[in-house]
Amino acid sequence: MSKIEHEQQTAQADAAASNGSAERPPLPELLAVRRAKARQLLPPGETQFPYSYPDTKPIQEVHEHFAHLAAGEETEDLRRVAGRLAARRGQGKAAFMDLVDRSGRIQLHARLDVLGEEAFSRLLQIDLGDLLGVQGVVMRSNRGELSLRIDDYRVLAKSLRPPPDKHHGLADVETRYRQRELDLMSSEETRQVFIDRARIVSAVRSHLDQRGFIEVETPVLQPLYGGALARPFTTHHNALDRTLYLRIATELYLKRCIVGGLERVYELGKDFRNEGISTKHNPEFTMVEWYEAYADYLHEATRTEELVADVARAVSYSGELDCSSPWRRIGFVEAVQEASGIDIMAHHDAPSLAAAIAASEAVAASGLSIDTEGASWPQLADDLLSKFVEPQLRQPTFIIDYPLELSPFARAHRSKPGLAERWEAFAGGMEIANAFSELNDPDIQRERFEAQRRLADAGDEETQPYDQLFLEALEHGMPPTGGVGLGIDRLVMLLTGRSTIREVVLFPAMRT
RNA sequence: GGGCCGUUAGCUCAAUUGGCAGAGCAGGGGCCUCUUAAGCCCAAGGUUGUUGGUUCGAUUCCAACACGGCCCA
Repeated sequence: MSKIEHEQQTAQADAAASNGSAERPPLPELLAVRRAKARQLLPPGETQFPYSYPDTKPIQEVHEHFAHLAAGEETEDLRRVAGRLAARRGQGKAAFMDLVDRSGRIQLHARLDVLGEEAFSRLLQIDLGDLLGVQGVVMRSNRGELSLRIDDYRVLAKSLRPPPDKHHGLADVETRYRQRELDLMSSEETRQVFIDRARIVSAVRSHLDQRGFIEVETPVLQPLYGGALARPFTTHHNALDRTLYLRIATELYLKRCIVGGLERVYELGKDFRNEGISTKHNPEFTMVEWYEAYADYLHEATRTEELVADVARAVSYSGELDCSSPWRRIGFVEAVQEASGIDIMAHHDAPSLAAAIAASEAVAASGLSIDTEGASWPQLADDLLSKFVEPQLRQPTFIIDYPLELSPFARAHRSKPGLAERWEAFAGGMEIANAFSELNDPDIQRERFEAQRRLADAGDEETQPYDQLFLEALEHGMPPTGGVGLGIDRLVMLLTGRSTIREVVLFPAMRT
């Protein structure tokens, strides 16, 4: 066997295993019955998989247009709708059914005297879960339910497998994530989350578009990763015979666009980080980063406040977060001191800070532990913030002016020694955005890369690789620039009230 | 990585101090022309996550593993 054939077979075996296709339990009777019924019930000359069903209206539109109809009132208006059969209530010579499309649910009323013997009995035997197109007159039942009295219908696609429980839907969270199609078809709430997600993404784009930003697309496959402190996924380009990395951020390429004179750019897309999975982390996630020439980090704080408020309006957000400007702003050093009693700038090296942590009554009283063993000063400072401050930040808050050592791409603070012009935004107890006055002095940037290299040599696995092409770009002159990275998944979590990222990612990463 | 919890019919859930595993819905056969978790009658549906162990007997007790959830790292 050639090497390529072997690789292909291995890949196929992996794919089969990861789909679980080899071990799916069959549903022999249920499938066979549905298959047989489908064939039996097909009128002569019809296919159970027609190519189209034109001239339908969204169900919600029918509801809106006939909202005024009184109970028992009938019209002569014909409407066509299409969707999935969700419920059926037989009556012998009449029946009610519920049809669901992306916009809502509507009741269908089938009557023997309208449809005739054959069409009526065929309709009654259509399986729950089948896709159905119907045409009928609009009426409201005596009990007040808007309905279509069917005078014509067509099976649009056969469902061979039974749908989830018509009332309870899918309760097993594992199945909801692994077979999201079943979750979507049975839960209007789930559908709404992903509709809201789309509106959020769309609102972010339009907010930036309206302010003179252009959307750009930079490489996902990168010869060198950078722009964040994270471990990358590694892959291989066969023709070039070289290692490539899936991007962990878009930062460095976007700044090269700024050097090139595009002045206001953004990119909204997937980043990949080869790290743990948690309620706040998926290995691939969506981020928007924007960069703006001639602006600094405080200008970007205001822009971020406005953008988030605008996006919240776009989904009619009515939760507990107050997104209106200005958000609370507190210094990194002050926030840590307030929460832990430790002045990190007064203990500006690892042994001294470790000693201060060990001596802190607030730390001891909190029951939280900080692992000081072998930790660098920046790691300790970051740990203090993420353990003592971050979980308390429910309302939108900017933590501003980070220690310089934590921020290899941010400019030194114009007036506060040892700090960088950087903020992170928090809400709902988690980080949602990160911004700098971007470092544009190539010589200082070179020193920062060299410092990162020293950390890597000392065993730190999350460091910035030395990026010569980026340095050369800076040497051509980058204007003063403000840049922001905003996590879309987390923003969606906040605005849809979900507590785990898996609820806002259609197909989250799962084992096997 | 650690701790705790979970995994039973297609779906939603019961039950077992260790002794033939039960409902509702869905599916099958009937009845029913304003129902909406429709209703009524009948029949069917199970390797109780996997592999071992203890036991006369394990779905139940024990161990390991797999997958998932929550909390911690």
